[in-house]
Amino acid sequence: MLKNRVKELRARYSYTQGQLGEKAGVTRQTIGFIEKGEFSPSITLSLKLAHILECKVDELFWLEGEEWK
Amino acid sequence: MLKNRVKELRARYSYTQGQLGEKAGVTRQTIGFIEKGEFSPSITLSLKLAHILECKVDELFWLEGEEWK
DNA sequence: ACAAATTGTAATGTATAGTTAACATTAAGT
DNA sequence: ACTTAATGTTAACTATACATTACAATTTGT
Repeated sequence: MLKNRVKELRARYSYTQGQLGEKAGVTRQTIGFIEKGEFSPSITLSLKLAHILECKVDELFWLEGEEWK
Repeated sequence: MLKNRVKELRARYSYTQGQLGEKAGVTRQTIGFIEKGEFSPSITLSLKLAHILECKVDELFWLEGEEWK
């Protein structure tokens, strides 16, 4: 189960979904889907988001639960 | 430009592509493609690989060049 | 209360991640 | 030299990330 802190960190910078998407090169809907956990972005997009939000990928995304181990 | 250290870390554990793929729940070809940089895996798969190879995602994958910033 | 900005959500389309199978090539062991 | 395990590579297929458009719902400012 993939979890993330995108919405929380985005709020810290007062970025709208549209602004964050623009910086990362994706649409606002893509940011919305990620925040809702509706899909698992590529590592490339994840690295860009972590860079923009000034954190490590591991702090932005993590797996929860035991099934995946 | 996405770069990675999968092949190097896989060698450290003496895993074959097949063994690493099995642990991560993907095929050996998928591991082969990732090592060659032929595609950008999902964050979910990246997190699994980092867990198996006992490192941070940021140490396993990174972006090189200036274009993406 | 009103208007504007932001976000939620759904449909449809495209690009690409990832699978499977098959065969060629290389490396390692005997 | 021979055999086997591991890897490289290609093609065809499926699943899903992400784009685009449109409109509804919610939030925010005045």
